Amino acid sequence: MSSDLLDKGYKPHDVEKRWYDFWEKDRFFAADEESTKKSYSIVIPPPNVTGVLHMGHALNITMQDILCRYRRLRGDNVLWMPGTDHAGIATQNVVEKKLAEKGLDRKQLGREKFIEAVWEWRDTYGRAIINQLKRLGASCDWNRERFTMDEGLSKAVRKVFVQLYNEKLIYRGNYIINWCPRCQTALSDLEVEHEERDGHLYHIRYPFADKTGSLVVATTRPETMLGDTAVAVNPNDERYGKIGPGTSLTEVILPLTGRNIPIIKDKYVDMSFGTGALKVTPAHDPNDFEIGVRHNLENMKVIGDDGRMLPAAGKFEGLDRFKCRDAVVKALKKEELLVKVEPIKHGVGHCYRCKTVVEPNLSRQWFVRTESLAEKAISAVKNGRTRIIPETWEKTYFDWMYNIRDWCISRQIWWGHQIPAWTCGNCGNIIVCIDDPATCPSCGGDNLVQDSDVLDTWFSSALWPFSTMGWPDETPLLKTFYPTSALVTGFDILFFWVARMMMMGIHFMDDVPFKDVYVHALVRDEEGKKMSKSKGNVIDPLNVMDKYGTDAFRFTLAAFAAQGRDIKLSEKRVEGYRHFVNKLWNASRFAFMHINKGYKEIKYDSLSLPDKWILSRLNRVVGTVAEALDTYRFNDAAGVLYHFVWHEFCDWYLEAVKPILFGKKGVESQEASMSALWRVLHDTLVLLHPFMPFVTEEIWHKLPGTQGSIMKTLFPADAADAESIVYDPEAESKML
RNA sequence: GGGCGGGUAGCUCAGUUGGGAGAGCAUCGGCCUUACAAGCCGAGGGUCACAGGUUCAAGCCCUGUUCCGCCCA
Repeated sequence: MSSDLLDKGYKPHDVEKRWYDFWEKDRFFAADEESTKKSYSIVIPPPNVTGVLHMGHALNITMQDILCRYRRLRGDNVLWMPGTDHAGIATQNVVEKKLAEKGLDRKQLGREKFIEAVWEWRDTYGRAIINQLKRLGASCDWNRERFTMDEGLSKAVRKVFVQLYNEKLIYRGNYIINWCPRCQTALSDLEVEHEERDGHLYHIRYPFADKTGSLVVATTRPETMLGDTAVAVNPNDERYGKIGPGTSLTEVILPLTGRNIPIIKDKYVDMSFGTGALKVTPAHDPNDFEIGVRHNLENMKVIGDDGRMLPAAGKFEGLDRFKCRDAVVKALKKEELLVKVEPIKHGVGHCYRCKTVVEPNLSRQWFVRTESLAEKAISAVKNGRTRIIPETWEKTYFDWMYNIRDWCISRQIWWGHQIPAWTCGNCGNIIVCIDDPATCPSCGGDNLVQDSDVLDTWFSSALWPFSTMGWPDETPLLKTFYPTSALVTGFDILFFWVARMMMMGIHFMDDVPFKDVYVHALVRDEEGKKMSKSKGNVIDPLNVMDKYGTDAFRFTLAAFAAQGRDIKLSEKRVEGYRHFVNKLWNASRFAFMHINKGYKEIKYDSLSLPDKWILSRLNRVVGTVAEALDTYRFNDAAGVLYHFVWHEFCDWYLEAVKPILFGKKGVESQEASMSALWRVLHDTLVLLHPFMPFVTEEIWHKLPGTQGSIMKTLFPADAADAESIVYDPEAESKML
């Protein structure tokens, strides 16, 4: 009898590396697109190529890996499709920064060279995140790895764009969009983060054109007044009954400009806010833009794309928008037209990539008409073709879908899918087609210029579930694995990504992209805030894995992944679960002292009470774990296993059968207990494998009587001798 | 302003058909018992935010109050 099969303590690092290489080399993660077995598929939420692994990824990947490994043990043909997202603005910013270090900017390089530089960067640094996913144990089918800028995915993007354009679901037009003056691009509504800020509400006097009086408007952005083209009051506002259209006074004088602008009446104006008079700047405010459309107002842009004032701003031309704000205020004061300034807290929009204050700006952009797409995406969830779990997220999904606005998809950057639209230099015809056209179909001219904009990154990720599987070709992969079984994602991209995949999937595949959406929590810091580098509250998953081992880390994440609640993680919690990994290891060492002969069939009648009890408990644990994983209750599954292994198997069972195993109750019961011990340890390893893939594989290989990888075995409930794990309520009650 | 989630042991948090108040870490006491001191045995510690209500019974259901966080406008 010896325990030299296992070292005295579990040392994760070499074990993890060794088994991961083994799995990958022997292609244990590979999906079979021709298999007739039940298929199970997940597409990875593609991490951003600029990213480094953070807690969000760790949780997300761990859950998907648990599901995939679990489904393989249940005999399914599993595809876990991996890949990365080109992250247009983020990546472009990173590469631009690199260039800036060398004193270069992208315009000096030119578009072509710049894109080359980005590809180069991607090939050098963009793979870091993939290797980090592997460290987590992610069992993705790496041979199928995709990138949103790949040739195949780019083809899908073009096909989708062209079809939507032909269906009039994509259009181009002049609208107010969110503009980031630093990134120099349009942003979608979702890409703007609103933050509460201390600001000022400036009350400004606008004299009547006939100089018989004045009215007062209030604004937080006084610089925009230079672009005012009207003043609006509510038609029901008695204070303003004697002015406006149809009266003798229809105009006010716009201060600092000397322009006369009309007084209009619109129900949008909130009579209770400020003085009830609203300055209208159609070119720089979305609501004002709508008013402008209704009243046929002129759109006067005064703020340029670089955040500096345009010539239309008169003497303020060239000033930065915030400097201009000060200058305008000063000038108004001087003319005694500034009535008062009061402090106010208000939401200010920031670019989600660089945190610059965005400027609503009138601009010619491409849009997706979302209404009809959203309708279908709503009904798919209403009728249960796609389930959102936990259910509370359905409401959020519906709310957003019902209030959806058209999606601005053009970005004025270079890194991304260039829009497949060309303008004919001769006749002005717009050509939208999949393959680059040589000549204009209208006039035959060959002076064609492609739109310089690229598409929103989320446009390509919206196609991810089918573009990664080879669409628009009708591939065996699509046939076998679409729609996918589950999508596992954080709620922070429910709108950005999930909602848009739903719209695109249903429209182009005529079927939902996934049957289940499991929305998990965010990993936050102690104050419940997102972890972020700038806040300095980040726990680095790589550090945690170095320190405690991947299995302990994964188990911790699973154990705390309760539905509907964010995880506030601290290292100490991981430490506790490292002890658990070690406990399993040591229990195995002990077991190996007694079961070095390998598997023996269980003779139930010869078993002792503790044997019957632990087998009965195992029987119930198998069922509980399966049910928990089938319903995405990772923490329940982990909790049950933890309690079973530590407090039932180790503390009670092993202690109880020690005398028997040491032969004090005769050979027959000794051998019977050995067979039970083997069975329980064996099945426990399998149950734990989805959570702790490395240590279970390591012990598995040392367990006498096993063959091959633990990945290739079956879940206890599906095993050929599953009936030997007998549920025995009598034994359970006697043990109490 | 609208919506959502949360306030449970010193700390971080579980607790899904309403009937036992729990885990990890921390604390205290006893153990080097031949798998494990990263361990074992045992202990302390909570009017489950507050106030009402439904019920034989409420951490769990209902109403209100309050504090915190998140999302949207």
